[in-house]
Amino acid sequence: MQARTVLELLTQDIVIPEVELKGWVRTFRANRFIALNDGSTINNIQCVVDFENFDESLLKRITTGAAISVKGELVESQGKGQNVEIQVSEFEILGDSDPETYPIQPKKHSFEFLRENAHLRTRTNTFSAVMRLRSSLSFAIHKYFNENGFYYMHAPIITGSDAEGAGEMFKVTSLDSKNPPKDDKGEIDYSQDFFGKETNLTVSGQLEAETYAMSLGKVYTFGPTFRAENSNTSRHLAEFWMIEPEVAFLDLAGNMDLAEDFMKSVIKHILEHNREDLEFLDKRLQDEDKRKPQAERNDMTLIEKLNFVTDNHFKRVSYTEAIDILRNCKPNKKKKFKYLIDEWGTDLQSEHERFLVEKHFKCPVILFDYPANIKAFYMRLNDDGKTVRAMDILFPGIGEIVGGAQREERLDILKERMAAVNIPEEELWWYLDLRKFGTAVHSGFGLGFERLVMFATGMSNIRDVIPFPRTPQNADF
RNA sequence: UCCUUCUUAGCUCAGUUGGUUAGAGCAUCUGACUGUUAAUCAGAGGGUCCUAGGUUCGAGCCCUAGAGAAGGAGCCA
Repeated sequence: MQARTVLELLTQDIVIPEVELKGWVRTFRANRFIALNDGSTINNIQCVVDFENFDESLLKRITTGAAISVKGELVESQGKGQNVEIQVSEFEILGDSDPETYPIQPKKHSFEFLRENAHLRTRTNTFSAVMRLRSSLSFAIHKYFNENGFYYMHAPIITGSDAEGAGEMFKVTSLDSKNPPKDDKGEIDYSQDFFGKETNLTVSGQLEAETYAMSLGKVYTFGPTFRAENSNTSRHLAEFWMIEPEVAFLDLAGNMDLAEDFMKSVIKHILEHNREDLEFLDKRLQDEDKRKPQAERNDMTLIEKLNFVTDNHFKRVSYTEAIDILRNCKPNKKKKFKYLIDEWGTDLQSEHERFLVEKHFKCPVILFDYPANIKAFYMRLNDDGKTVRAMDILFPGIGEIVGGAQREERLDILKERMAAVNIPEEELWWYLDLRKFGTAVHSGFGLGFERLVMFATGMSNIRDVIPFPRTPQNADF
């Protein structure tokens, strides 16, 4: 007899005379019914003990959170609410859980409280569902790229270049912080540091990925990235995971097609493979909505939102067109926007992005050809001299989820743009080499993995979609 | 970093105008019950009111400072 999982047993429709199962007790009702969960599925299996047959002191140890092993017969359930149950013939307490001190009680807990108990929070329905979805999305991403001829490239986590310009970086050093070596000018002498220079944790693997795209053709990174920004919001982490495909000989239009196909594919994957977890989260959100005033409720349920992405063509709109639409829209004319759209060249705020997606086009939107001065130096300058071939994908509810661009492949223009933002050429000599030797049109995009998990699970705080969130003033666990 | 709000039992929260012994629900414990669905019924225990000062005859409540949290903004992914 081999041990089974709850998932396997619940999908059985025949009686099995002898099964063994291990898991953690969720509840123990009426001294008879154990709701047992082993993480394999959102659902618990009901284990029925005839308490007359067991020692009372042993039954008392079946408490919420305890690890137990049960043996018995899988039978059709006599009660409603489940098809099958285990009629227990013997059980063993593997690990006790003191109910006086076990933090996860059979009751509703706030997400803030569970965040402080992040080591135990995946024993709840919501967090186990979220983390199974996170795993599934991660697999779907690798699957998509693998099936489409991409190579998985590992960008370095410690980086020697600080010119990526994507935000504050964490320093990496092995120098004695109390007594670092100083140079002639009295400044810290990093030539004596571990790497012989200043190093940081990466903020993006994109520039390194470009080097691999210019040899392997189609590559992607999927790894941790770090930002030392002091941003305290529900959408930012100091450590997060990013997906960055990069493709040689691909222009902006092809890049947009790739991003759309990719997003649809990974969301389709979870709709097909994680139905029960999604339905649980969907119901949770609907229950939450019922307690809110009408105006704050969601227009779409979670699963409707996911279908909305897979079923709709992503509308492509240039920045210039978007500005025209926004300038003439009702909320702008009636001054309902916090930031009014006045002239060409200003960056869009999340309220504008949400208006375009949710009110105007009513489908996912790809904005492209942004003003050069609000975008990064490596983006391909258009012939008009004032816009770059950048694109952002906007989703309902969360706004920007993907940001990408065709990269500047012309050496002279790239140098000009680096000079304009004061990036020394020596810093990125290897990046410039790509334009000296066999340069070619190429494109890519970046996707914050946790933002995708938020969208896919309907969770509203990014700290609740990563196992152990790192945020300012918090690096517990 | 800025703005707003919050910090009271294990958890979620009440706590009136500053006034006697700080309350409820859930959880826990004890007992009853035993085909329940986060079971039900009865009872019990459980408090450094975030911290440090201050005002006052008297502070959970008012004032000052600090710490932490949440939401929003900016930045972004």
